Amino acid sequence: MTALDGLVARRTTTAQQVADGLSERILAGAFRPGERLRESAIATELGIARNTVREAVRLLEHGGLVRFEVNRGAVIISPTPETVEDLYTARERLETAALAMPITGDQLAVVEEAYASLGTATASHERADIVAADLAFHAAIVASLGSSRIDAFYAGLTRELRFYLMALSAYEREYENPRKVVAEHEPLMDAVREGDAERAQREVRHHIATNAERVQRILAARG
Amino acid sequence: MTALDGLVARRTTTAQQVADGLSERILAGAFRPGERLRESAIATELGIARNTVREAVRLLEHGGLVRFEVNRGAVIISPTPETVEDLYTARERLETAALAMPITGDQLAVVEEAYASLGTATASHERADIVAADLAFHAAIVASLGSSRIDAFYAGLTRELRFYLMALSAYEREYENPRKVVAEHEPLMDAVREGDAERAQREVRHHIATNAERVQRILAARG
DNA sequence: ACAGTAGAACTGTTCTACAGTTCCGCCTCG
DNA sequence: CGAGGCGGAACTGTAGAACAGTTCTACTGT
Repeated sequence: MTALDGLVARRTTTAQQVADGLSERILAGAFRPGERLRESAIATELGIARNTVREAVRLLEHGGLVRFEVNRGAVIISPTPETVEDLYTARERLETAALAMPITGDQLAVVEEAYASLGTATASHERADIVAADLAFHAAIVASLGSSRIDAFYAGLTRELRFYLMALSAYEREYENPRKVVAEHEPLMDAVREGDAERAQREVRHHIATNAERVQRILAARG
Repeated sequence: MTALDGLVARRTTTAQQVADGLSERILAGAFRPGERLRESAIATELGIARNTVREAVRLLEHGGLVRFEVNRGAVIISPTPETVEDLYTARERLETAALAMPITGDQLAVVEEAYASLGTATASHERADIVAADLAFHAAIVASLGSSRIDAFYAGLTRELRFYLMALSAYEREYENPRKVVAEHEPLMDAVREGDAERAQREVRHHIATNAERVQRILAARG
């Protein structure tokens, strides 16, 4: 509230900014899975050196949206059955662990809020928002483990999965009926609310298994 | 075999090799926590371009042993009370999750093997080996979750913790009595063997809490 | 003991260059 | 018409030099 209000020293590098920008664009669907990120093209387009782009892309790799192949550079990740299975298995383990004990008040409030957001997101009929809210709800559950490291890890899984879901959603009829998305989460939310750990675990397992299968099906039917 | 025995196409970049080498050296204690990695020094010493070193260091960052500070470059990670607590909390959650159900035969065999290795490592009286075997035992437990993603994540935690433990072990009397290391793991191993999930969880919680406290104490008494 | 300062040491970034790979379209040979 | 095979274009991986802006260090004066 002083005269320095809103003043921030730009404590970030060009490479980092470029990485952030690219990350955003990738998640927004500007690149297709498997597509290559060409350094020189990006460099000239943004008016920066190729070196810097290369560093940015290396940072991107850290974010998980891109992987490096020797002599091919950065390639947008692309879902395979194995990857998807891995992703869902990890989620299942983490969420089950988070629901092993009844959730405490504070944490329950967080989960409730995420659940509410899922409701408003589905009402908007915006696929991107729905997917994000869906995953955020699950992240809220994982957050009840109380480990920032695990949260960060889960966030990484989430980013990756979100990208796949958005990329695959062209072939997807599911989110055309958004009300179903809320309905799918309802039994789980109920169990969590009631503090019935065992039921919550059953529900989350079932929910995740169902979704994993659906994604696998979509993937198999041409990704 | 054939005339091509042992021939391997060099499917890796210079930067990657440098990163691997540095990683190894860091874990071996060639750098102290908080120390800076100077690009030009490394470049001239290895006879490669600074660009390449910079990329290597960016890869290192991914491995978690180094973090970047603007205008200071790569800095070796250094334990703080918060970091250590985070690390142990994450471990506690994952290992507890892994022990929620009795471990199946195959997985038990893996854990048993790791436990045996811990025994031989302690016999060697090599601090580095003991620490590695200790952490590998716990990784074996986590592996029973059956998620390669979680394993990779846990491996990252492990690397970081291993570095801290080695760096702090100068002030540490614990590993001077290696027999105690095995003894500390025995109740847990017993519970796992007997398939008593609840007891195993109690044991692992206690074990981890004890170790967390010890490390915190050492850290507080000048790290 | 302490703040201030000049110069050395580094990082972040750009540009240019080039060898080695991969990509892509065309051509030839079945 | 399909499967290789070939050659040039397009890129990546790496090097090296340069420079502005930051951080570090050691000295200076108070």
